Amino acid sequence: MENRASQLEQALRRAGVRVTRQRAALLRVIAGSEDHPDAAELHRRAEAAGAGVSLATVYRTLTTLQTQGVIEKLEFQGEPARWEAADQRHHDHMIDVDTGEVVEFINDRIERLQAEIAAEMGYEIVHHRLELYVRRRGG
Amino acid sequence: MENRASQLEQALRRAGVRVTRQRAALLRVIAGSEDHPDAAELHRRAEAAGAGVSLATVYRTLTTLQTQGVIEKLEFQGEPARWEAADQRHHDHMIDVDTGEVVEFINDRIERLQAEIAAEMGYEIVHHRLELYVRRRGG
DNA sequence: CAATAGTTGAGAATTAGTTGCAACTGAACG
DNA sequence: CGTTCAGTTGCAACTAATTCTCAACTATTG
Repeated sequence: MENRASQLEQALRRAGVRVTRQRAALLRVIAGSEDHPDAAELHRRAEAAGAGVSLATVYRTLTTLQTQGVIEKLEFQGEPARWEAADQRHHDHMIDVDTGEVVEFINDRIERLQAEIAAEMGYEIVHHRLELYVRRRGG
Repeated sequence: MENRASQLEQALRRAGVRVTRQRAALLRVIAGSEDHPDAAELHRRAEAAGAGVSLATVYRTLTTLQTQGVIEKLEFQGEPARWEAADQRHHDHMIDVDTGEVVEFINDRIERLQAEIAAEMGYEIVHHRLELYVRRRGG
């Protein structure tokens, strides 16, 4: 965690982005989060970790980190945006409608099909969003 | 259009939902719309048609009609929610990132794959969202 | 037509996120 | 190391989209 966060700090510095106390703190919080927290939750965690960071700065920093490609924004239906570290392979999301839990999955056949469909209609995909809102079977 | 709107009025009445002047007006506007307007745009169109309908009522009515299964809500990234008549087959959406244009498409293989993926992980799909953000090829 | 439960309009409230601005502070420079 | 200054921060005010409150209506049922 600590490690990953400092790697990212270096990357930011190289990109000419200042690594402030607040940004470093948020990088640590994000690198240490396995789930998909929203801005308010990240703010809470940063505060809990003793970082003095305002909510406005959390929002600004998230945008900055997204621009730098360090994190990705998830906008599920009707809830505040959530964020995840971007250091993984591309994947899609499955949201348990009963618990709110988010599960990630990858499927190359779906990826390929999407590209085919777009191509057939004369388009190329810039990005996509696939979300399965699901419920556990045989509860 | 007129026709479709009155069919829907009947359906609402049968479901125990009052058909007020405002709801009837919105049904007509929606039945007559081929695109994917948001609440503000529907309000504008209703006003243009001479219906006195407040924006609050537009929002309330949209929720009501969605509950009745008459319309569907589309939430694309970062823009206000849009709405479409639900009288069609299920389909997904392709959004041209340059023009904002929305194209609908259907693909059974993708639908089946989604169900398989969910099943493999012990879930069943309640609903899903697939959006391809695309750009015209060879501009 | 009266009764009444559901609906409406107007505006206040809420939610999620953004912005203006004065006070700060990384990082480069000397 | 201390200075410099463009980039960053906190706070409070703002915005956009949507929801809520409540008194005044109005479709439907009897």
